[in-house]
Amino acid sequence: MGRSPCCEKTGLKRAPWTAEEDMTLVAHIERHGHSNWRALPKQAGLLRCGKSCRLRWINYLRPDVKRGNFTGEEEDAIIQLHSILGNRWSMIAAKLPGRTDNEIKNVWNTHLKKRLEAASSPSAAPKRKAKNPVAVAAPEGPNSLPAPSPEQSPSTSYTSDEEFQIDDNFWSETLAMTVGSSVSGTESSGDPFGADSASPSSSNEEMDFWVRLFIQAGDVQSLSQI
DNA sequence: AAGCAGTGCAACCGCAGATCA
DNA sequence: CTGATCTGCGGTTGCACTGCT
Repeated sequence: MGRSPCCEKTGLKRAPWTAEEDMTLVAHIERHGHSNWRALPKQAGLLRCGKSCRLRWINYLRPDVKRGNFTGEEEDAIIQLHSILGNRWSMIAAKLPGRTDNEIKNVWNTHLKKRLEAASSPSAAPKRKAKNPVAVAAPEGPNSLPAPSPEQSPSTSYTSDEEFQIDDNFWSETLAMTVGSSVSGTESSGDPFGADSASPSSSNEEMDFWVRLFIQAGDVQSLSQI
């Protein structure tokens, strides 16, 4: 497995994307698709590397990507999913329609992680000087992400009242995936039962972990599968 | 009003798996 | 089968913005 040669750096832009670049990229993808990210910037006439184009498309330009504040439900879901999946942001993002792994990662690192730390040890809570302190203090309250400026968010609008729900079969899927992979021993360090994790190590503890999790989630169907 | 420090987000970097020739 | 290339992912960084002193 050779490492991919880093994209040609000379002459490539690394500044924030402009509206014009966004339009060029969107127009090219709408016309030709994005079967080859590496060749795309050249074909589209962009002075960007393929990775950069891909990231921009996935995180901001895709028509189905949501922009705006995370709801309390979404934040709770992220916390819950992170407790199961660890730092597998792409998998967490797959369960939050319209949200990207990068966005979820940012929210986790900037809000949720600190909030959980503060909750677990209130005395150690850092002094807050947030743009929107309400979001830090109250999980169910308004969210802290500022509404993006128009030129930064050319895609769909989003209201904080929008409902979020995890698929009914999510927990059973996750159980099959995570437990199955932990048996095969092929999981990465993000595995909740990985060697570097504080999660249960024996099968009994593991079972107990899932039982508690499904009870917490109210997922009787998955509970019965254990 | 100005300076400082903390916060949040967009973007980049580098690694690893998947795929292709 | 092997090596090269591409894609996707998670971690990290840079900087604009905000609020406090």
